[in-house]
Amino acid sequence: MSETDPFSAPPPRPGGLAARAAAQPAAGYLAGLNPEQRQAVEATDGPVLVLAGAGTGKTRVLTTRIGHLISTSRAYPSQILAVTFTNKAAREMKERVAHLVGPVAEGMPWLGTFHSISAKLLRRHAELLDLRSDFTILDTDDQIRLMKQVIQAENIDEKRWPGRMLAGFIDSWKNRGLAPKDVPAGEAAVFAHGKGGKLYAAYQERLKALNAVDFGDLLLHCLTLFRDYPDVLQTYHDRFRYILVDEYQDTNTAQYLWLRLLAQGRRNICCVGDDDQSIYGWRGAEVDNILRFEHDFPGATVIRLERNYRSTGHILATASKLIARNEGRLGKTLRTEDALGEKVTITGAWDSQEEARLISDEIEAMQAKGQDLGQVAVLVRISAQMREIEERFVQAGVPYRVIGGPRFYERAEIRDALAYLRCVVSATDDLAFERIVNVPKRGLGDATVQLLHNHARATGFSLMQSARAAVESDELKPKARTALRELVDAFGRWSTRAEHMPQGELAELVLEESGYTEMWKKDRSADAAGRLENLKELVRSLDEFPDLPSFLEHVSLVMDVADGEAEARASIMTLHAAKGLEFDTVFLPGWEEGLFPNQRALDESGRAGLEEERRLAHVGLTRARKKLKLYFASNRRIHGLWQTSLPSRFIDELPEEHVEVEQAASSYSQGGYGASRFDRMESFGSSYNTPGWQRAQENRAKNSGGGSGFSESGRGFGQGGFGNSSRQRGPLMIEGELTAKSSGESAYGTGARVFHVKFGPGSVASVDGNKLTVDFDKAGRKMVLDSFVQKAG
DNA sequence: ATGCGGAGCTTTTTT
DNA sequence: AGCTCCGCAT
Repeated sequence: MSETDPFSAPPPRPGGLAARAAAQPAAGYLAGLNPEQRQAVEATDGPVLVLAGAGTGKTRVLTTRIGHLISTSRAYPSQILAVTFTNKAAREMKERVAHLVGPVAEGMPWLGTFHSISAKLLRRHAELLDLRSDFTILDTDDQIRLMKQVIQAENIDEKRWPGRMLAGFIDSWKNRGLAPKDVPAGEAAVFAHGKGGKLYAAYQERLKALNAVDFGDLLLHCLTLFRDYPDVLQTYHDRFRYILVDEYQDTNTAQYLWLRLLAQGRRNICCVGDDDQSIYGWRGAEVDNILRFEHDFPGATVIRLERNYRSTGHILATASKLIARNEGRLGKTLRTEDALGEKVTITGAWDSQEEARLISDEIEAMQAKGQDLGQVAVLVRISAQMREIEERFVQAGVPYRVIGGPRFYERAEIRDALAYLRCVVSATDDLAFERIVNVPKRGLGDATVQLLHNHARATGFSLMQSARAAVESDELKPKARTALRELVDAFGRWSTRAEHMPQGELAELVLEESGYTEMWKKDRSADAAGRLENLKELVRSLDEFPDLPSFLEHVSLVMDVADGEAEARASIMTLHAAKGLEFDTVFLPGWEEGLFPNQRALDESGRAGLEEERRLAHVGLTRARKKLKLYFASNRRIHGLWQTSLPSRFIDELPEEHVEVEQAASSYSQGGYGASRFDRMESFGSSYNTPGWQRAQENRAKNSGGGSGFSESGRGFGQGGFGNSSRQRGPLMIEGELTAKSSGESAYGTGARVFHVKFGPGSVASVDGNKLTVDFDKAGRKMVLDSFVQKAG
């Protein structure tokens, strides 16, 4: 940045008159923009919709706009609300703004995802929503477990009405901004013979009792907050002078309402999006939000960014032609000043294995020419396509990486480890406690957990507190009692040490002493080593945070671990995961009817589904800068069965003058374009005696046996601090409040006759808080918890 | 309490 | 075909 850089000026004064003195003659940061981009940056006031086609410099506009607002003193960084969908997008935007305006950008506390900003708002105003500000944020797993409990409590057949199905319904209601009371009766009735609404309400009750929210709640509770407390909303109207929204086409109804409430104040809202890249309809995104923008914000300025800076001519023309088939769109015409470049190629393969081989051959050739494989991507419609491609890459020695896949923080071992840490931090985190109470196995099964639950319900204690109480009584069998006591004592110990110990070290201690790492070391399965490696990685990343609670907040929202080095490896990912990325060379396998467009999308959403699939195709095509290669296979194994397939209709929709049909090297079919260009494919279809089929069979036989060479061996786990065996068993000290005095004195006096489910009738010999010593008629003297006895009567 | 085997599913994915 | 979940048997 030069010394004339406007951003290096001292923090601007909002509303300063000088600032309003418009258009400093082309401030440096405006210079590189084309006229539309510049307009999008400078149209600061009032509602603005920027329709930014693929590769038209959307992010640049957004970041420059933020810079512009700051440098012209229209707003302090802290007065700008900038919302994205993913943490990655937020991170990138933060970096780019920082690059533009310098350290001032660190004061952009309101740049983040819908969810993280919502969480921040909720923590501030938790008490208004009947939450404590240290509420936990549940992930999908927790959610479903909770749903199951709710379903069980209602005595509904879990088989017919599974938890994940209810989770789906509730999620979609939340996506639409509907609280239990708002769900239309007809819709609430579709689940479990009319119980849907009731279950939703019950689930929300459970969440409240746990001081927890799920992802949908983050948004939903904000809506409640804004609507029920206008004064609170007003403070945010005052604060947020400007609102910016990225990927507006992906907003769902709840997010739309959230934005609308916040934008009501000053109406300075700028949404950037591309209706042609809306590919998340299936999870509640409403393309309508973008199509309706002008209606919702009368007088809105609409700016189209149509100059593409990414792809060469043939590629862009191909993508444009395809997307033009869609009816529900605002319409943009992308143009480029780039050369035509190479034509887009379409290659038919006999089967998916040949397809994979063609791709790997091509990449090997590129590798041989010294091209950067980091600039190569294979984009598939469904994850299941990845396997064959990976197998082939392994075989051919093509270095690759899979993007997406199971996320680090979603892996079982990581979630277990986190559950331990959550229990250390909070003795009231029941979900976490339940998750690890018997992991590793310590003989604390359903019976024990059930008992703790009963006690917890009766007393209002958490499970951990109940456990503390239970080990002081004779409720449990000696074995279970000892095991539980060890666990409870251990947590007491860890919580104490947590105060003085770096969290990484603490985590190691906890994982070691709990026997958790031991469990995986004993595990003989192939992925055990990887899991230990992951745990090690977790401990490492822990140290990057100031303390344990802030780490836990981070993981519940930012389920995302920075995707390290951009090595020279080809990327394999789904089309969805590819949105927002670009590569010099893009391979698009699997362009077949049924797979892409996906049959299920068609069945479920009809024409809208087809259009979304087409947008997905468009996203795929526009990821490529220079080289774009499409493939389809005539035979593909789906759910283990070989099925013949026809080329995708999308292939027929591509402009002939920009594409080129390649013959697979091994192809035995002749003939080029016919009336339908892929008539030639018929020569494959019917016969199972073709060489290709036989080859396919052979390959299949060959491949089915051998182990894949994936797992790199020698991932030792010994050297680290985790190592060795002997669990030190320090003095078992237990913190105070073992017997919670909060519950007051027991309702039973000495001499009272009581009945216990397990021990039968007896007389109370003495009372100590909520613990009773009872002389049972049959079982003799036992210490029991008062919540487990009834007045004998 | 645990471990095995059968049954049922299986697009896309963020937070 | 392959994975996960559930129920049953040990």
